[in-house]
Amino acid sequence: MALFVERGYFGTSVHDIVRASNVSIGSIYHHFGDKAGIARALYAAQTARMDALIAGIAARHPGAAARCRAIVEALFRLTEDDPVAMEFMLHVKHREFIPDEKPVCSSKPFEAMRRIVVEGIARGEIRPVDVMVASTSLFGSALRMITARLDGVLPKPLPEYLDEVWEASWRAVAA
Amino acid sequence: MALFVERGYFGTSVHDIVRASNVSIGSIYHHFGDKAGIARALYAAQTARMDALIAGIAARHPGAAARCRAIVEALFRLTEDDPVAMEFMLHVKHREFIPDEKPVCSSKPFEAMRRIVVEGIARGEIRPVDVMVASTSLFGSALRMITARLDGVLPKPLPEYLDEVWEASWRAVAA
DNA sequence: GTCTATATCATGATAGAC
DNA sequence: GTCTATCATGATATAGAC
Repeated sequence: MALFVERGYFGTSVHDIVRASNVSIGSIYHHFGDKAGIARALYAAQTARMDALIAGIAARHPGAAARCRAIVEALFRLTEDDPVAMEFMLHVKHREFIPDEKPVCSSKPFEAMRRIVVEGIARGEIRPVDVMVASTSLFGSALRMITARLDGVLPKPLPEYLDEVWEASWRAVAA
Repeated sequence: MALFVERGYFGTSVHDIVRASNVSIGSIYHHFGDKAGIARALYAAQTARMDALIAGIAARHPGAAARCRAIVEALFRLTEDDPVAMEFMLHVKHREFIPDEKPVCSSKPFEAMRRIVVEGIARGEIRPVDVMVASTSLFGSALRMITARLDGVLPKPLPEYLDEVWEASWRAVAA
């Protein structure tokens, strides 16, 4: 995953992975079938992890505001704790190894986030605007902050910006 | 540019470019030196174009609110008119062909956007929050909407979402 | 299941005629 | 400046011993 993040999918050779993992190329092909299989396995594991994260938050918090804030907080922490995983999810183009596409923002965790927004609108917590507009307004700032942090242009760790980011994001959509 | 966007920098071979452009490989190397030179030339032209766009808007509009709204509108129109150029700017990793990095969000057009935000804070138009937080709050939603549109998951053209997106974004930071 | 050795082909880049 | 032909390398993937 680190190699794919650092150098891209096509920029990483299977021999690079052999060197980095101390596993022979024969074993790798035995287990993953082809190069794309390696990336697919990583992607599946990562979306499952994110999905569990979101589902757990939805179960523990009532209401859209608390849930969305907890999601932003979790994403901020995850970025600091495992930046490679975060970058793999957000910035590696998985069209390169999953030919039948379907973009990240249509993956299960992102769908779960939108469901929370839909419920928030239905309950009158969130202003009745287009679901995508509400979702990007709630999470767009946080995702951009994450990108900035991964690019090394944010001086402080993300959690220190959490209160300001969340207050602004919530103002954008609060009913 | 279309090839780099479609298949990535490493996923595009110089021979692919030869086929798509009907120019010989000799001429290409004569003009651009190496493969990275082709991508660098595209990137330079594109940042210059974006920079001129932002500068023109800053010159024509007074105040942060009018300027930022005009920027979002211009980005939405540009995405519809030239999606390849927009995707090249936003989603192609130029670390792959510019080794000494410096991320997109540190490029001239993005810096110009942040300057507008700083002035807006100074004039009391925008709440006094961290500059990055204010910038991502103002433009993060729009950029996410652009990404969604480029990914083919938005049913309507971006300009139809402009009013809703802008109202939410401005609420987030308005003093 | 893991390994080494190898086959096959595409890639970035160059040479040199015109 | 443009072109064709070619090189050297490194890529994905396989074969087959253990």
